[in-house]
Amino acid sequence: MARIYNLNSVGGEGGSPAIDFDAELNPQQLAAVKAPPGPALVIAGAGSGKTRTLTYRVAYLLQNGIQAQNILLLTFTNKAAREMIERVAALVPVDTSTLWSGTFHSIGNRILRRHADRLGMARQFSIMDREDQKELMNSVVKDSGLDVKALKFPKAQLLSDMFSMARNTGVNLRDYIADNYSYFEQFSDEIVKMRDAYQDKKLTTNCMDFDDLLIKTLSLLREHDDLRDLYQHQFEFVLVDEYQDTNMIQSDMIDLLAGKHGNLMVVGDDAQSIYSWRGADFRNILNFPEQYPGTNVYKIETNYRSVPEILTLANSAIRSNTEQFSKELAPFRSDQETLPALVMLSNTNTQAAFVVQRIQELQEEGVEPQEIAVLYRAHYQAMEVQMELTRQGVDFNITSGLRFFEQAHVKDVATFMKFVANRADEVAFKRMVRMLPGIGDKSADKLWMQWLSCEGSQKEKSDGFSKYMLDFVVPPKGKKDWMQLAYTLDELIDVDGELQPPSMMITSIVEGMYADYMRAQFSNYENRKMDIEQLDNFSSGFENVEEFLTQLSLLAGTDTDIKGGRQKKEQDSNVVCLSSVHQAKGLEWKVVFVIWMAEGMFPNGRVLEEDLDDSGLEEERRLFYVAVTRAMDELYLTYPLIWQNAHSGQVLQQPSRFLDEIPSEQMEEWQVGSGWD
DNA sequence: GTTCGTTGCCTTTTT
DNA sequence: GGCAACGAAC
Repeated sequence: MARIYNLNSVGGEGGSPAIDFDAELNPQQLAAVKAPPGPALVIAGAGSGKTRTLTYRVAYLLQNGIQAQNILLLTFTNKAAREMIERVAALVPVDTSTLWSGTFHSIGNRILRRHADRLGMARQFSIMDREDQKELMNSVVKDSGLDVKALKFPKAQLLSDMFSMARNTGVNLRDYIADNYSYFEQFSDEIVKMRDAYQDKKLTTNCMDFDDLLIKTLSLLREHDDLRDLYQHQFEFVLVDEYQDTNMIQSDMIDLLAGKHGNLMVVGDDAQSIYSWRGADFRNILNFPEQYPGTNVYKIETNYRSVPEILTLANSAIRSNTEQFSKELAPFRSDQETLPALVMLSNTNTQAAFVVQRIQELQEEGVEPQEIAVLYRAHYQAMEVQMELTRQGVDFNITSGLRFFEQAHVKDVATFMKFVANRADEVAFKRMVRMLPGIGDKSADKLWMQWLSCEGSQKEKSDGFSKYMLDFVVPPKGKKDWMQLAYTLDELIDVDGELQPPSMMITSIVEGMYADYMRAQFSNYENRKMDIEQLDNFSSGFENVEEFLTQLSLLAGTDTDIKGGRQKKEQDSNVVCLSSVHQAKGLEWKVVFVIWMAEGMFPNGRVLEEDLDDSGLEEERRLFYVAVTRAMDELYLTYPLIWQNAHSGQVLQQPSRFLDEIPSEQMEEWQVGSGWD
């Protein structure tokens, strides 16, 4: 170990005020915060101050003379990283901006952009989201000439999911197909060919998908000794949040980055592992002590969040799971008079009516709106509650399935910028030209071919677009708009061929083309226009387009991330929250409603169908555990008896098996009278 | 030959 | 509300 690390001298030097760790942390947290160098595993139950522990750990390191740039803090969302750093900055008077923190993907991106030359890639690679990936995959399948319809060949989305899962778990693609998609095994050869073609196409179009950001970082560091030394030397302390949700690639990345100093602290809760469907393996956390001999294990089993009644229920909820560190959370708070409520409603509308009426009553009792959340397994289950809230005039904030950036109009505007920044971006080009009238799939293909065969498409070119594009053969109906497009693109670069700053680009795009398109295309033109203005605001913080586009793709992307003007943020934070359980991870509210507690909904029916070893069921159970442990004071579990389904009519619902697993004396059954109908 | 609106079917979770 | 398949219109 290169650095002298003094465990006992805390702060005080150079006039910086000391943090009184002993007063601000409980003994369990304190032990973890003051952990000696070397590997450390912090098993922290729900509501036990995981974030607090990590935050103080970073502050502690900084106070002990560790330089900010020598600390790497890995999280699963940008929001988590940001909030932690803000709190650290409030604790220690040290410049925290040089600290390396963020999601695995953003750290990977940062390293890759620095050394893109080593990969033989242009630095301006585009980052593809799920939709872009699917588009690219579609064009790969089409190029292959395979008669996919006749063969019943897997669809583009499924192909990308298969490739991603195989990569993230380190499994050979053929084996993966055999094990999980035996009915596609006959296509193994074609699927492998498709995978290779997809990889090639990403190279020629200068694009990376999310997985590439991790995998290419890993191979970059594995293949280049000097770079590996550089980062391994730099990161004296590596801290990882939500370690139970890491997959193989991510844990490899951690192992490599912490490889020299070995000062690796991982924090997590095996009972809250809910991402196995994207390759996360909670055995990473179970096996950590074996993988790192000499690991100090810290268990934080006191729950500071919830009242004992809720905690008792949570402990019951998770008890049926077999694979976990045994741990029983002990409450810190004292008993209340009330039990969590179990509420059966006659149908989905009465369920919504109940939730909303109860929310209104709570507000009358003095509960602030932002202290209330409605959680559900899948986004579509929020629909009735959403409508009822609107009817009753209750403001709410919803973490929708679509993030801000994924909304069509926001992506449309960004597409112009993507193409100008990366002239090889086929997906961006085609999306862009398809906005023009009379141009569909076929014409977009032809135009792309023309673009490829003209000089303007060469990567290093930086001259205007119209000088090439005006000569293209274009369907008559789109002729006028095509010219307009060419001139608009010209405006996105200056006389020297340099890219304009993002904000100027957005103005040119909207004024040149997109405002007209939006007006013709969307009924809610005004709303969308405002979104674009928000995008413009957000972009003004960036000087170069590449940085701006990267942030857009990598942002966790809840509305507040981008619509982050101060006013908007305050407004948003003062309303009821609707969220999927996944997106609620790490958050807490005084009052939580978990709706749709019906068999087939939660646990999800599709998971159960293909669940041979109960691992799927166990993950659903952990998800339920995450849901109930979000609540501090009051918890409502509701389910509708009848689901009015648009297609199959009225479907009778069974209460979720998770409800059966909770002893009845731990809940109070509410009888909701006919007044609700 | 291509675009584009209509109809019918089904709805997991996300960096 | 999204996606694929179908068929009318250009």
